[in-house]
Amino acid sequence: MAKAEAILSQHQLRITQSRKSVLTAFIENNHALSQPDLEKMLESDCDRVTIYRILDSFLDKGILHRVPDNEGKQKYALCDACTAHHHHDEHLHFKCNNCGKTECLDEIPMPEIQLPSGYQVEEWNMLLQGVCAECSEA
Amino acid sequence: MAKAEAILSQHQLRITQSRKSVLTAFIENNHALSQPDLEKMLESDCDRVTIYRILDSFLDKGILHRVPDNEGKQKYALCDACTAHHHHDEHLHFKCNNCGKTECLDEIPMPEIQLPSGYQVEEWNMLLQGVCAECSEA
DNA sequence: GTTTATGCAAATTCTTTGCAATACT
DNA sequence: AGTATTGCAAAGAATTTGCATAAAC
Repeated sequence: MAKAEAILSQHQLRITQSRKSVLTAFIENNHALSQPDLEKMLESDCDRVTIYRILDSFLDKGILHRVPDNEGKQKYALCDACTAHHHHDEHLHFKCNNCGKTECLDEIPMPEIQLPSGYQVEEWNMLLQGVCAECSEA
Repeated sequence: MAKAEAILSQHQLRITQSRKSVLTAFIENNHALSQPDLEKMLESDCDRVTIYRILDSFLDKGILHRVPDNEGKQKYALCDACTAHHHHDEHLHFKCNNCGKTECLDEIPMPEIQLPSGYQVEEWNMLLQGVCAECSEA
């Protein structure tokens, strides 16, 4: 919780109970979360609409980044190296087809890719799908 | 339209007006489409629900594949090399932050990636974002 | 005390399901 | 004729907006 408060004040955001709850949920889970996920986790802790607004403000400040998904789910994950002005989203996302969780594999370097001329790339996101380490053990 | 009929019969799907319209929309647009996109394009041509069901059956048969998106939009695109049993989704998707269109860059090879042990990868999708060739000209 | 964030109500959009009517082979 | 597909109605999620209240600084 202390970490959550630190992140909030670091980004000039007022420290509220709702924001701390949402941020703590991301800190304690190492996978991407959607608004519906958070709504279930936080239950009566804070209002449905508040969660949407908090997610927006966290995106704005660069605390979170959007995670690509192929099923139309809007997911978010903690940005370690992001700032408000530039998102360093150059990392891999692994989505498990068994448990449904998407995790960020920050430690794996993004491969080099040669695009046709005319394309200006601002963000790279890689979405791998299969069975995650946890699920393939069980 | 002839091409649409060929694809349908090739996949043992009955040739109906609705399916031809949906498939033609994909053939004529070289970018990923969502159900709401199609609903606007086809207007009174066919029912909202029918589009959902057609998209499902096309996914089933491997005519379409799901395209990753980071804004919670469920998008689909034509599969060139896909079959009903195996999706060859190993290609790049480029989403333009200006016009919002996502196109498949089939010709660019997917880079090799080394994952930690325990991860079994079944599908690879790369989502690049920036400004597309068309938008950077204008 | 001022500003910003929250909660509630309500509206809008996206998606799914059931069933009777219709179109395809 | 027989089966698969469609349209309509209706329900259920997900998301957005407006405004008064409450909390943070």
